[in-house]
Amino acid sequence: MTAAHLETLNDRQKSAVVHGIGPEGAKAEGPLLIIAGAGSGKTNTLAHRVAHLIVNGADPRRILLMTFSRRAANEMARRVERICRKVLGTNAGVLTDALTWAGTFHGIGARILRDYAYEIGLDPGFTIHDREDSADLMNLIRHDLGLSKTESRFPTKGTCLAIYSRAVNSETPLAEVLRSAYPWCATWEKELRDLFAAYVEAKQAQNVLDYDDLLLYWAQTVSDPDLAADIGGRFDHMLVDEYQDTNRLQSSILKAMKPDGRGLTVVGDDAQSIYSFRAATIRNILDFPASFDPPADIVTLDRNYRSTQPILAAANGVIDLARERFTKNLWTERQSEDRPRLVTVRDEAEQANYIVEQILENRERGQTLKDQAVLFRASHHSGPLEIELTRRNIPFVKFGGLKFLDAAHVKDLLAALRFAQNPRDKVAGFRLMQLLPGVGPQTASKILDAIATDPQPLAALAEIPPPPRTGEDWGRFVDMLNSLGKGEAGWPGEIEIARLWYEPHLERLHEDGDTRKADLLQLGQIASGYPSRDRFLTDLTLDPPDATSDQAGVPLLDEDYLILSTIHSAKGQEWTSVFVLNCVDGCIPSDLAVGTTAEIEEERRLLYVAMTRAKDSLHLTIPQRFFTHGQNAQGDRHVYAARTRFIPATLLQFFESSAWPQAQPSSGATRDARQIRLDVGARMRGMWK
DNA sequence: GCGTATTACCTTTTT
DNA sequence: GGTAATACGC
Repeated sequence: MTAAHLETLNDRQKSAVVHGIGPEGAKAEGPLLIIAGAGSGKTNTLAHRVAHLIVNGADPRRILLMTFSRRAANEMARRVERICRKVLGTNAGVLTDALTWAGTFHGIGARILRDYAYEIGLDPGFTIHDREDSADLMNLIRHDLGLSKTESRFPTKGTCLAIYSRAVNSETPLAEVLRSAYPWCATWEKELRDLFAAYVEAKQAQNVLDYDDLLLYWAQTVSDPDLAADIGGRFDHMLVDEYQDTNRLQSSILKAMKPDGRGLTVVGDDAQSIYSFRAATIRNILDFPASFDPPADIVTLDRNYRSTQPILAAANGVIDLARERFTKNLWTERQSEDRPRLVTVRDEAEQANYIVEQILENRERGQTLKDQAVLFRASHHSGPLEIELTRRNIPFVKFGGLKFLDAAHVKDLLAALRFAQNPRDKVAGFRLMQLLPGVGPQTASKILDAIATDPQPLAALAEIPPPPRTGEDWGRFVDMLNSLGKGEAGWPGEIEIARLWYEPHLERLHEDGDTRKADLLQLGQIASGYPSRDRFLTDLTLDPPDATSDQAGVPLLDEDYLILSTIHSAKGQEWTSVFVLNCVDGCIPSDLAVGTTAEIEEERRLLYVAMTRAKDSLHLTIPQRFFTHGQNAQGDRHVYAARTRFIPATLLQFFESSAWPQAQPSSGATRDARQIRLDVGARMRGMWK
């Protein structure tokens, strides 16, 4: 007999959902690994498992659900509620609202660390540095240690941070990290070690944590058996999504919290592992079963409900050529006559034209813009397409790449709030003070050092003599900070105070002050949705708004818009029609990622992830010519690109190959004639590749 | 010591 | 089309 809410599931999904949950209720049974291929109903299965736990009496407050992004966590919570409501009726909301421990590893980590701050000697008022802030702090120390003036060039701040981060997240000694991932920096091992030591000290002195610290401090906390038992004991069930993209530090945390694996469920697909640059390792998922005694049970979901058979055949073909395979091929019952298309175009501009035309045709046939997505390897690949979309008035939202928060003026305003929140935060203070005319790095640094030791740094700021040449601006600056520090304006009134202070500086420093002002108003809007400054700053750092749009303002929710996304950001999503840009060597695989076999294999999985996002229609485009960067607007330095190595001739049978634009008989323009000749050439070459 | 101009070099993916 | 180090005038 099957409960009503499980009827829509297939047998495998059902066994994953009910594992360890017997008629006597939701006990925490042994560990479970769910290998869930692309489109196999993974999210749905996990949501059903959570719902099934709740329906069978598990306490939702004692369920920990960790996903890869906040977006995924929210989506999961919504589904759980919908499923629970089928069984429990409208009362279900009370239970599912209690599912408060749902979020990313980093977000959950921040919460736990604030809860246990006093026990581990941490000030619970810590602020969190995003990647850019961390790099800035690394840079300050890099200068302090005199590493910016070395004979041969010392690694840049970003590289230093990347090395540090990898060492931490992979739990690997520095020498080993340098040898395997950053061989060109190996001569700097001693200097890097000193730099990292000073970096850690600086973070502690300033009461800031970076992304890595959220995991690292958490892991350290649960390495104490008593604290581990305490924290682990708060949860009866722990479920982790996208387990193939977790790193060693994350798996250490899980094992410390649940040493015997009871109540632990992880879900993932090794074929979709695409985050090794963040030190994710597929060993986590592969070694999961054997790391418990008795070992974890495994359920494999290999029926795909998303894509048509021809799309799946092509995607299977691509992943079949991978060096190592752990999961089986996916299968589907969704028949179709249409093979995915492999379209050769002249250059990126034609690629943009082609895609826009296809998208508009699809819309004529009844697909909304939101049913369609354009995916690419690197954020800047969509540049020409964005221009074309803007020109033709097609609204779009772009995921991945540069964030709203990365804009200089937005960071400036946030720095004011952050510095008021935590006046020991040197990165925020350093940035902020240099906005004042007459204050540069030297002055800013001296002032920060002078006030850092004072228990009331903001009060101390008012006492010190104003730097020369700051004039009226110094007083206004101090007043603004003290007003924020006292919190007298309340939230979100404080952001207004900061904005009014900042606007004159904005106008002085930036030509395009008006468009930037609009951004700051928008930031104010976002801010008003948060209960406090503290929550605003934390949540914004851990969960930045991940979409940017070239349209003015945020597109309204009921508006139709096209999705542009990096492949990484497209994880877990699906669309009726998918277009993948730049399927050429140098883009996929990125020419920056062809150093090692492992890197190339990950790029192959990236293409696989992109292809498996498509439900009914999939287009891969291949521009033949690339204009290289670093030249003036009229320059025509370019390279000829070849089809991606992940689709060799043996796989062409899975695709419908064509060139675009097709010959147009009535068109007499010489420019068109030139295009046609190029396209035929492409087809001829294509026959033999 | 600040602010601006000029040079050289690099250019991915994200919590 | 951006950052980071350096040069030079104020």
